[in-house]
Amino acid sequence: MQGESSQEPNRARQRRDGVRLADVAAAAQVSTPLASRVLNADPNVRAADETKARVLEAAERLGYVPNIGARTLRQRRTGLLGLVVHNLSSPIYLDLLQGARTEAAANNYFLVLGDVDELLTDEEAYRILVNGKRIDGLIVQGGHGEFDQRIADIAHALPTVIVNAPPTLTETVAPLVAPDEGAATRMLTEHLLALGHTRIGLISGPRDSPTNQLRVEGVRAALASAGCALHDVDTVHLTWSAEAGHAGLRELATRWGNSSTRPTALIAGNSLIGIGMLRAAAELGIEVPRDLSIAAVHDTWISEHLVPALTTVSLPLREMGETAVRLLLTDRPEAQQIIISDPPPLLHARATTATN
Amino acid sequence: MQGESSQEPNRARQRRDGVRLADVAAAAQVSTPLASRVLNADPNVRAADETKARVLEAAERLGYVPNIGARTLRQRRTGLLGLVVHNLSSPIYLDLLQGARTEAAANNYFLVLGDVDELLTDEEAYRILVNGKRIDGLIVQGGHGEFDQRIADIAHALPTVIVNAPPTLTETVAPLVAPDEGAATRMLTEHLLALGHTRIGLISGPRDSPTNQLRVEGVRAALASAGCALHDVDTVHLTWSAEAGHAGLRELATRWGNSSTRPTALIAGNSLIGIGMLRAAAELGIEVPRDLSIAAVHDTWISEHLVPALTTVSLPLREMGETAVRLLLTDRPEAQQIIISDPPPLLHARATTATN
DNA sequence: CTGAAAGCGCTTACAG
DNA sequence: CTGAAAGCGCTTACAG
Repeated sequence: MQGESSQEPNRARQRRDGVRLADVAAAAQVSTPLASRVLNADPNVRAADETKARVLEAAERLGYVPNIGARTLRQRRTGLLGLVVHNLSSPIYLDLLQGARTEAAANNYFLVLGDVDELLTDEEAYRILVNGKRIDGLIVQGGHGEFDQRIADIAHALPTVIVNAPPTLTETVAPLVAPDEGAATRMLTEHLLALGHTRIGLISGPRDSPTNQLRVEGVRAALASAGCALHDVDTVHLTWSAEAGHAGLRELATRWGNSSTRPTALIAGNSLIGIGMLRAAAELGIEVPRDLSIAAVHDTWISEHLVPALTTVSLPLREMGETAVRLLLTDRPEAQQIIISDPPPLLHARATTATN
Repeated sequence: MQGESSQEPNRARQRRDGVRLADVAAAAQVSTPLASRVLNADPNVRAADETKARVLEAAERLGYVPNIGARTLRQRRTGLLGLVVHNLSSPIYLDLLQGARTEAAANNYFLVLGDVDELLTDEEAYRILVNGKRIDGLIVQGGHGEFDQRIADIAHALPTVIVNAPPTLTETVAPLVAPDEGAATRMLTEHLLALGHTRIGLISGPRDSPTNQLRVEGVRAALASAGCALHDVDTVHLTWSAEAGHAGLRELATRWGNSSTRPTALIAGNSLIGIGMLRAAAELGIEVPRDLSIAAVHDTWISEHLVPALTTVSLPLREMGETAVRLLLTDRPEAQQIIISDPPPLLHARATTATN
């Protein structure tokens, strides 16, 4: 017993920690290159099926997993895609992230997480990620007017897809994957019109933001079809936050004063704004939906749990994430604008909207 | 002019796409190994400061970024950490993720995102991530009793840190980073006691879940200190969801019937449960906080926007993420239980709690 | 302490 | 079509 354990004879042999391709090849009695080709399903391989099977079996039996470092060094691809968004806490980007992650995983890619602000302002972060070739492609949240040039630089160095941004620099710089913003607000507006509302207002993000412009357009189009219009006095443009929704409704209430000629329904530029509006309504003694109907863009997990539950329209965010990854994995994607309209926006009629 | 462009003489020279360490060394007139050592701040280097400066300057000037594939192959480390959580939409994991991401970035590491269910049930995903050495370490959400063995396997193959799980398998398998659950509920309970409530109930997650047990213990301890107790009839244990909070309060209301001897305050095992309770209260005509105070574990972005705004206690999730990364980056972390108690839980007293 | 050499494990021109 | 050889770019024993 004593002599047996004193020498640890296996140690030297086990120095390298994993199973190498060469080990698989040896076990299957083929050359290393052939093993490589078989495992990578090279269509040019003409080896007998029996030989191929032996390679696959050996790989399976030995638990072979390619060394990613070696492969990366040789092929100059990392098997990683970067996803940089501005604000992960936003449910919007979470769904997008989930879609991207799933699609990436299905292709044996992994997703690396970045922060937009960091990438766009921190020189070091930029260099590591972009020049360092640590990722094979990048999905970046657009809509940062000020950083358009920076995104263009990135797209020049790395296959890049912009998601969920309005089509500004996109057409020339990188593909854009966006939802049909106009369809979403059109759908909300039509829902309100169908409930008998004829004067409909809007609280939304920055007036000049292209996303806002698309959403406003959708409202206008639907109203016009019904012979109605969107009045400036019924709209407030602040930011995309709950605080802005809160402030926005208070502003409208001030404008209304005691007048009885006011909108009976409001569209919220996004769900956060809608949430803030609900709170302001409670403070102001405006009962929703009796006194005012509210409907918001983007459905989130919280919508159905609010009191009253918020009527929303959901956009195909998951599919946007999937599409972005698919674009990145098919050669160098060309600059183009891809509006995901399948599935179309989906209305979730809940308790904040009622007949007028 | 014509002859000039016809040959593209620079092409061959530019075949390799990036600046290599050898290029930097040549520019600085030192050997490649020395350049490597200078750039990696090897303390054994005795070269003149002027020489070092020349190397650094050359690297800077040429925009040198190390080839990650080569480095990975050589050093057997990827510069990547995996983070697998069960449910990213949970605000809990988002904060944890942010903390981990920041700390990783500060150490030039990137975070790769995984899905717990996928990792624990999909053999392929497991092999790629764990055996494939695609990451240097893994942060995994614990608390999946059924998968304890699987997590133990992972921890055996890869430096692993378990986060936000109760201390079950942890002590022997991998370090655990957890919040002080008991302190959180103790704080909520003391807040309610201070408001004059003496009969306090609880709606929480699965009774046998260790997390739940810790939270219940905190409630009991605080109540005991005040000469009160937690009655079984005042507690409901379902799941950690908003739906459960909703069902839980309805269940309690049924138990209460018309009796006037019932709790004046309830603690929600987490924020989601609290949100569901608020909805049930609205349906049942229970006015919060007049008829019933509600206080929940975990603060999220939505808490302050609810109507009424939800009183919560926040746990140091960001710090947990940071700590998990730090553990992973300091050698092979030893199995131990790390309770993050600095900063301590923080009470956010809002509108769902009032004096009794 | 520093440099020349080796080698990490893979894939892929290249020659047969 | 397949195998022997080269080489991706780095770091690190090893020898000096």
